[in-house]
Amino acid sequence: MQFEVPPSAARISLPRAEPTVDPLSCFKAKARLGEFFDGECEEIVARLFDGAVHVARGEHLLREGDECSAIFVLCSGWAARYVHLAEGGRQIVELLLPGDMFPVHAMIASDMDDGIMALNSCVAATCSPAALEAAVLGNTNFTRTLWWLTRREKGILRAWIANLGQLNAYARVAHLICEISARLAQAGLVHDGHFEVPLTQEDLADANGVTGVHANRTLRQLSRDGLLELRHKRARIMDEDGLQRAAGFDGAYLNPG
Amino acid sequence: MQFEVPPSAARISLPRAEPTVDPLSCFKAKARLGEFFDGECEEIVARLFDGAVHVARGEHLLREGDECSAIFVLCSGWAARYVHLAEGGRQIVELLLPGDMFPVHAMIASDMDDGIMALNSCVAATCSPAALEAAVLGNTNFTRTLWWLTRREKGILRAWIANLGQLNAYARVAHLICEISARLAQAGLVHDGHFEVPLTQEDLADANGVTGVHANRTLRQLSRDGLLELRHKRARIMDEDGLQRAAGFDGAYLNPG
DNA sequence: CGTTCCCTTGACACCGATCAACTCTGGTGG
DNA sequence: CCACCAGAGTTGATCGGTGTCAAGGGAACG
Repeated sequence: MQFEVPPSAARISLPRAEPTVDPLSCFKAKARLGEFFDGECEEIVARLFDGAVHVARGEHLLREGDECSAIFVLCSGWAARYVHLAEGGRQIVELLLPGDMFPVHAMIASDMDDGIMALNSCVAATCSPAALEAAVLGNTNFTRTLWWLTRREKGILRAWIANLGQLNAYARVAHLICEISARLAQAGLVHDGHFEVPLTQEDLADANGVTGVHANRTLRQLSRDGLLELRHKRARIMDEDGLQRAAGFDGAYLNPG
Repeated sequence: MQFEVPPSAARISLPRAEPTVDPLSCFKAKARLGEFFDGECEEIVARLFDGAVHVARGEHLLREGDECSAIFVLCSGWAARYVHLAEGGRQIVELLLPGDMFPVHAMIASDMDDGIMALNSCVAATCSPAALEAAVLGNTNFTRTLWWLTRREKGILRAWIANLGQLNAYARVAHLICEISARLAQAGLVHDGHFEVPLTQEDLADANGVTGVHANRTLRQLSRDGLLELRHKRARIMDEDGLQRAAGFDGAYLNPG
């Protein structure tokens, strides 16, 4: 598998203490949390994802309505699945972090109902939908792994619904940061309590259903309260307990049993 | 398959013009919208779901934390997957209508991360997780059908996120009614533009992330605007075009290609 | 060194929460 | 059949959280 990682992307998103060699290592780290991802599955994934793409911030990996001809695994960088509303609002409905595979359902149906856009410079491994389906149908534990990952994703979607419906802006932002931190940790991307957050405040706002202005005020308040520092695209959680309490965060949904 | 449908549930939720004989007919109607649900799949489902339960309004089908020992298909009645927040709020994260199968992921992992409660008198067919998994692994088109249904569910979850994040209460309520109407139509439960909505205004509020009081005001406004009548647990859409416009509704996500 | 995003802050308006009645409906028991 | 009662629906008054508009400052990049 020939695989160019542009130096800029590697610098931004890969852990710096011990640079990752295997571009799929984040995916494997997450998949291993389920109990079905064995050595055979690792080989399958490594064999399947033999392509690679590089996408700059603001560019689409997939556009709404696209015939979707590839399935991706993010190796570095972040992306967002979003929908545009008639009145001009944008809602981020899913945050895609290193190690995430999408859109898995292209296996059986290729239309994209919403777009996926790079939030910073991304590198993604690719495979064809048909190849993935064949692999799934051919290996029971790989099937179970994908079901497990799907279940996890649905848990994340439901948690977002609960947040948007019940929490105020302060708690919503806090909750999203808690989730990001936990997910990055599962992918092995948190070091010394610091991690990269390549989101603009506008991105953060669009994920939480608030305006950019209010996202800013909320972040300042979180900082004044000694819970969280988020500057220059790097985050540091000052008081993990306090932040989780403010958010009502319980990470169980990120590692379902 | 011996199968008692209590008369009360049948009266409330089954179409009255032509009472449904097959308790799984709603499920089959939905599953056939995907392109993989063939005659063999129908037989598999009929064979698998050989149990039945009856649950009264307010009772749980599954409790948060339950070891989940059965998978359900709602034959009549509605249920809701919800989460309780620390401060006492309740958010409905998924509305389960006749024909819906849940929790599919009990196939591979049996812990429930949130509860499922009957919204009115429900009848559900049941099968064991192990039996469902065996059937999935044994039939390719059945596998694809479940993936298709899962994709549809994720589309519904994402649409809820977009609504909660970007729309005001008026549009949110309108959107949920549009979605309910479309889903019931797919299950064959809309007759002459009328359909049963066994939700209290409080239920509707908890699904839309507003208070009961405000859900009431919104419904009155929708009625004054000539878009929707919702009284005595029955809904009638007066102006479908107007309602969809107010909601920014596009039903494509309910029948993904 | 200039341009372009992005971040930051203030003033004001409005949507929806909250609190507090009151009414209507359906079900239960006398 | 009627009386009662609990739950659900309805409405008004007030308050707070967020949106909106506007302006200026700072950081990144060519």
